[in-house]
Amino acid sequence: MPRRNKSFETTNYMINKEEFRRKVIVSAGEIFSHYGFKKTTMDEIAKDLKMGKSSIYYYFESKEEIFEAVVLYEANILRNELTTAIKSVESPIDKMKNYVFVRMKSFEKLSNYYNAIFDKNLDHFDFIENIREKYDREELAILRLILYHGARKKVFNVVNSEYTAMAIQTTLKGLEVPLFWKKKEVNIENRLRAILDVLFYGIVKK
Amino acid sequence: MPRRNKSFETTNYMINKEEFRRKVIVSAGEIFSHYGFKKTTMDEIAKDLKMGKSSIYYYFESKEEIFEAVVLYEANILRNELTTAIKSVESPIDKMKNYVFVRMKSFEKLSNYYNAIFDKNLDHFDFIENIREKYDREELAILRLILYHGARKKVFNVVNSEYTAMAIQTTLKGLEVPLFWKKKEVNIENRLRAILDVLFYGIVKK
DNA sequence: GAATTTTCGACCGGAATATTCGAATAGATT
DNA sequence: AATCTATTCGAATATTCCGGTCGAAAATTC
Repeated sequence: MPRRNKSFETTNYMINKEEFRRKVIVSAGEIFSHYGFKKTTMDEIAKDLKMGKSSIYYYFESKEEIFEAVVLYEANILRNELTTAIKSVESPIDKMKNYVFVRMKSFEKLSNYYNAIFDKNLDHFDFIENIREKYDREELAILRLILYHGARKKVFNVVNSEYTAMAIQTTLKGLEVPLFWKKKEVNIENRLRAILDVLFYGIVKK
Repeated sequence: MPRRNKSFETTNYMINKEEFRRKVIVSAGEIFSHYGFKKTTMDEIAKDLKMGKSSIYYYFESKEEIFEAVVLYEANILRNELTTAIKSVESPIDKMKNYVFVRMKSFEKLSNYYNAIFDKNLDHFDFIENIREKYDREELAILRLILYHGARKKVFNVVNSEYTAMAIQTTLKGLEVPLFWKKKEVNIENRLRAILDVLFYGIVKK
């Protein structure tokens, strides 16, 4: 029996297809994170999946599309981790602390996401610009929310939450730069603490 | 005045040449250790040295020769660290402990050496087989020496030092395998301790 | 057993990249 | 200064690599 309308039907094939796409994303993500986009070959990804590389093209159009999926995947992980991290505590100060720490700690684990955002060699990907903008906006919203709640609870003293949020975001990005260039150590911890201190000292109502 | 015999004269050039070779080895070693032999390009090495890549060929015949030099370099580091580690203590038990620990700890730092020995993709290098054999023999000699001294001091109870040394060496190699495949964690520490316990329990005179 | 989905090996063309070469420069020697 | 040697470099070459294609085989579903 021929299908009348493909888009309304779901076969077993399609289910497994999504499942397999996820597998590819995970495998590829690990390899990308180690070698970077350019130095990762389709053969390697295929080998990790125990397949011929041509099979992968049945699920993805190109290496680029795989990378895009990986970055999206990691971006979502980051978003989830951040939201749960700020939900897990009550006080605005802790929320802010958690947010900042989780964000910085994720840097190594989600290296594809951050590479996509920072690496100049990856500029030619259109989706990167989109993702960057989108997540910048989201981050700003979260920061503003934290600040807003802090202000409501009389813990923060914020005049303009939007600009304050932007300032914090800028600082966080500044922190990321050395992490991107020198993957190792750069004892971010201490700098983070210092920045948080400064941040709170200027923000917390006395 | 033309030189009569080159091999008897030393010019300033030659000194700097050796110096520069070392620089290349260090730079290349870092890049190799991150990306592996194949994925490291001459351009990258050259860039790290702030030179044109063709200049490197004035000091080394080929990328392969650089890699060989790197591996040799690291192998010597390992040898030195091991010998000083066993010299730094007196008791045979401590010597053995130090030897085993230092050897295992070096795995990450000297990844080129270990890659050369393990990586199947590097099989075609002739020098690897040589180096592997040579250092296996050296290691065996050291282990035998430790065992021998331990026996003299009535601390170890070894019937045949050669075979015992070989057994220990085999164990150590077995420990290396998971390190090679999964670069991270694999908490070797605990396994090491366990192995040392077993080793000493069977070896130490009661 | 027909239709559809999925896998795969062989192949292509262009890009990347190791290596060469000769010329230009810097440094040493007379 | 002039000459010779050592060193650097850019451009060219030759080769390998690698993303992607294609059609056919295998597996799965109907």
